[in-house]
Amino acid sequence: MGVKPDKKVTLKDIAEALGVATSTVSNAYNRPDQLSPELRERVFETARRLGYSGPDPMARGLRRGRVGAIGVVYPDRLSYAFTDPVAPLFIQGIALEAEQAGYGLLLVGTAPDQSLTLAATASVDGFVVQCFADGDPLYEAVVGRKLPTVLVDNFRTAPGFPFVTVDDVGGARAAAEHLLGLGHRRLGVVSLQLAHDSTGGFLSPPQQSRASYGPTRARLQGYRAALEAAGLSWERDVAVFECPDNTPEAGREAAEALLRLEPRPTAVLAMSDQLALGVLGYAAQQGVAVPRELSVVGYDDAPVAARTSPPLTTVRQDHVEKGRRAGQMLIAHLEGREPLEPVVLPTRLIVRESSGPPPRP
Amino acid sequence: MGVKPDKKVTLKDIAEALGVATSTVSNAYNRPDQLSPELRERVFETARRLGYSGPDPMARGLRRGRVGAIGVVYPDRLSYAFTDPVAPLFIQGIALEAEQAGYGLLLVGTAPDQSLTLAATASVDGFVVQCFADGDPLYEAVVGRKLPTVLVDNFRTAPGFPFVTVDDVGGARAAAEHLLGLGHRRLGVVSLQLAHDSTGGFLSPPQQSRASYGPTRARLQGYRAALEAAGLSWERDVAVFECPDNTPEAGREAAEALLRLEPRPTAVLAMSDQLALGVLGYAAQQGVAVPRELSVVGYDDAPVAARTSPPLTTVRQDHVEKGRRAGQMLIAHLEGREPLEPVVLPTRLIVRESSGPPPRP
DNA sequence: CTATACTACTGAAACGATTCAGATGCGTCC
DNA sequence: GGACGCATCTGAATCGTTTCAGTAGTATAG
Repeated sequence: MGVKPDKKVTLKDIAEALGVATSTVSNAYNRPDQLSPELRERVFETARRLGYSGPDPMARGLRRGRVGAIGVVYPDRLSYAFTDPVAPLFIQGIALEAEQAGYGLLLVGTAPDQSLTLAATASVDGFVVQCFADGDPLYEAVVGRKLPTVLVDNFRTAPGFPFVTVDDVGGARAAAEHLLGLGHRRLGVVSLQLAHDSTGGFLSPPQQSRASYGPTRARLQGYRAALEAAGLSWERDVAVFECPDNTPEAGREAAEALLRLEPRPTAVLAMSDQLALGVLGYAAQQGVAVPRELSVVGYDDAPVAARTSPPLTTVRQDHVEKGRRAGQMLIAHLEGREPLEPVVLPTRLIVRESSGPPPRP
Repeated sequence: MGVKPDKKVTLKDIAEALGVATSTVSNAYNRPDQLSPELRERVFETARRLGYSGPDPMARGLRRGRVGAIGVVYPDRLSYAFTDPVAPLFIQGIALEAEQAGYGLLLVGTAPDQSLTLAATASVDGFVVQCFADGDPLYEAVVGRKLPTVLVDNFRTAPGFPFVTVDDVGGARAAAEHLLGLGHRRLGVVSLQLAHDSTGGFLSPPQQSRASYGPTRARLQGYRAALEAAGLSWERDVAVFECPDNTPEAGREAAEALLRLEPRPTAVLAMSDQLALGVLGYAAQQGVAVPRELSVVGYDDAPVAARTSPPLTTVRQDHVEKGRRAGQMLIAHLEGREPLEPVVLPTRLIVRESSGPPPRP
């Protein structure tokens, strides 16, 4: 017997089939204590027979005011999130908490054109938002939803939002101090984007101060603090090259530009391991020995950092933990529990083999 | 002036504020051609003023019958998806198509306890489903939803579902032929799980035939075909060790078990690069030289495979493409376009340095 | 024997939108 | 001047649930 070209089976259908009220059927699914076990069993049985797979999620969501999903907003095209080795770690952290509490994860990024639509139309109970550049329209779209939201890595936090962030100033500072301690006096910085639409290239200090991405701003600040504490001049002794993407290719181009400088930096501070990877690649290709002729320090301690050649000195941050904390905060909020305190996670310098003393002059 | 402790602003509120019908306000958002531009502008203006951020996604979803999200079902705990280097690539592929078409991605996995709930209550327009073991309750939950669904890597395809799959038989066969061609006559197989609840260990041929995960079954079949074509005996010349997880740790344990065998296999076929990683790790730790004393072949060609030491010989499959195809199929279906043909993607052996001739006896 | 307390179930009002068949007014055309 | 077309806006039905205040009916207590 053919399962009919099913229009759509609803609560009502199975209520009618049993001659009970729809509310009773609803209760069978949501409040077992409101029915006799026998009736409940009969409800499920008819449901199975009619091919009803439980209450419609949207109708239920509408009525209840919650859908059981948390939105993860990635401030760029979503597919880019997976070319980055650390974004998945962050998402994994959120996933750990979400699955624990029975939430699904709705990933939303900026679509090629209709930038804001996605975040505005996502059926979710709350958002975890990665750092935005100031004035990103996505930010408005998300905040406009007035849903519980946790901000991550976003230093200019909107007041009232719980947030999770990382001691990027300290991490960057430690990285720079490490190099300075080894004797380096001329540095190159391979920077992440300062603003959403910037196209990359060398940056003058006034331009740098316009950094609107939180982590970028913080790391620049950390590098600079270390430098000035060591009595060097940020303007004179450091060249900053901004990369338009967080990819090894962009890092490679930055390396090319920095190594052409006269006098040449003896060490490079990269704001991510992805970028550092590109620097190492370019150095290898040009026959520049690392760390003998050039020291390289990354950021993130992505899994790949331990496997580069030479293994990369970098600043570790715990991306999974970052995701977990964000997830915990949001879920606590969603479940109406005591709000969690904002968190600043630590960073730690991991010294491997890509950094060493500068070459003798 | 305080933004009031906003109850919740609805279409109706802004309709009332303007003295027009709610349908008109709705049209302002959905059918610009149904209003005068001036009124439309006034609608948006009042919306802004009252803090209304557009139609409620759930209500809209209920009425329209679509929410603009596609569900990605992972047949295990969601957080595991991100410990695997290839799952994110697959998701990236789906994301590429989804963002293009304006869909969000709802990730659902099995929750620790309430296994099926998530898939049953996910607000999505359709599903992309990774391979299931036969009889996985998640499968019922998904299929029960009667939503457009694309099956991936699932060899026992439910009739009528479009699917994307990979030539795993061919890939596995090529891997085994490669080793046999080098002269190996005694092999170890490090297998992925056969069934959802299996705990691992050595497998007899009858047990192997019970493999219910599609890719596992296909790869075993491919290995075996190569072996028998070369005139060897699957029962006598091959030991199969099943890993309960797809992790390097599990691979390491498999390696330990296989290398204790007498006579010892001269080569190992691992069903994933993750597992192969563990084998390489164990070999290195035990001082077993690869490939001089032991050849290792992986599967997937994960990015890490090129960076192991020695670089891993493996079978490449294009995970991103797999995701893209699945996404395309589902979206075509959702948009009511011509259904796409099922796809079988190719695999290709990538020979690197972890495989070589067997040691002289 | 009446008051109280459960248990098991019902009815109808939300939830917040979309949709579609009109209604209204106005200019045009022959 | 009547028919027609067009642009603009309205009303009411509908999407599939959940929820909440009841209604019986039976059991327990006083």
